[in-house]
Amino acid sequence: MKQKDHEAEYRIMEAAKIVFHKRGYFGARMQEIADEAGINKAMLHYYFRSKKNLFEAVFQEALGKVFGKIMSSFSKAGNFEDKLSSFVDSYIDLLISDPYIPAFVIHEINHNPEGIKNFLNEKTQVNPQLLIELINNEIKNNNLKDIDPFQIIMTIISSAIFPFIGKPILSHIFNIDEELFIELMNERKKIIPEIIMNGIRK
Amino acid sequence: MKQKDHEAEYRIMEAAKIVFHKRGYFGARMQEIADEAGINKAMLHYYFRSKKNLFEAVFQEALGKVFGKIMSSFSKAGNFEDKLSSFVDSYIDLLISDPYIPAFVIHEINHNPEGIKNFLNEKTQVNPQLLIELINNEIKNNNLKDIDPFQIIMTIISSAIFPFIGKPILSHIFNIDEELFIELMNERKKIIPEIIMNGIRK
DNA sequence: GTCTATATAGGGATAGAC
DNA sequence: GTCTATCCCTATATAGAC
Repeated sequence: MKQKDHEAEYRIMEAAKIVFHKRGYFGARMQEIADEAGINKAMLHYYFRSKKNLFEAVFQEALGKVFGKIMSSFSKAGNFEDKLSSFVDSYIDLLISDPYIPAFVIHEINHNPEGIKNFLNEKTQVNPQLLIELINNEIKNNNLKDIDPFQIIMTIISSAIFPFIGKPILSHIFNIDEELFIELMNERKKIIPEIIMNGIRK
Repeated sequence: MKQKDHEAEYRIMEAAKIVFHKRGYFGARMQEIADEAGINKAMLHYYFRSKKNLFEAVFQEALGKVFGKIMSSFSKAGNFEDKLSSFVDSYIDLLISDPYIPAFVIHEINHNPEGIKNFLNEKTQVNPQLLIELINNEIKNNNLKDIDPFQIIMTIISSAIFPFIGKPILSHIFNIDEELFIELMNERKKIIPEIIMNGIRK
């Protein structure tokens, strides 16, 4: 009936994102995705051949988002502190708008570690070597303490991403509602670079 | 045949831990747990009535581990830096011996956020108020900068836990094998307190 | 392209012999 | 307590009408 072209496909993808993010691959039900999209279950198989196919479309989009922005901030102009601030700022913005992505990606990768290798090598250019060299240079120039760059990078990434992964637990323990959580994450944009730069500056 | 008492039950629990941690609740198969335990599938239902029951036994043990040690370090004697070091040290040790636990607990809580409330209130005494007051005191005494205690706590916890959650991705990107990973995590015991204390000390 | 009806398999759970 | 055989529901996937 509807000739609206990619409309159905788009709605299926949106619905699939919601359900897969919420339930994971094995917990997700094709019926729930169909309901969420407001269409029939058979349509899912018409547009995407199988559950696995549909999942992979959702998964790769999520992978692209988590890995896409990591390097770009650090290749911008400015000193190390500026780059760090720029990264944390844009990454937390990304996570505020798509808070489910890190937990989703990490869970699925943990359960299929081989699956990631193909994708990461092909599509996403995640080359930590440039970042490591950047930090090593700062150390050589006496701007930063002599700390293993891996440990510095790890601390930055952890501080930005983990609160979103642990959100349900943290919200409960600290009694934080949705609005306050976003406010706190926005504050973290300033606080993470502040703590870490003071922690590693020479 | 075997009258070895709790032997079978113990083996089932060990097998269930492995499989649930690896696959999550919905991904786990009773058959795989039985194989892993080296017994028959029917025995699982004899000892634990259902998959859900078995899962909950595994889940609650994991919850106890992640939340058990959080508060004890911070209520030890010594100044804030000592307490922080003691916490990071014992927590990373815990995660080195049970590296799968954080990802497991977080995933299951994300998929059943209501489930946690009963457990956390009853069994695990996680009261962040004491920790917040401890930090506020240090701020008042001019030992620490005036930073929201939540943000400090968040940075500590994130830095310690996240590397274990993101391990499969990180190992791949940074080309880290099992042995090196443990070495790096052991180094983190010194580096996290160092970076954070320098970052927040007045 | 969209729907209803149905085939098929997989996996949790139980019955019942030993 | 332990095993084999089997029940039965659920969920993916397809057939086929419109």
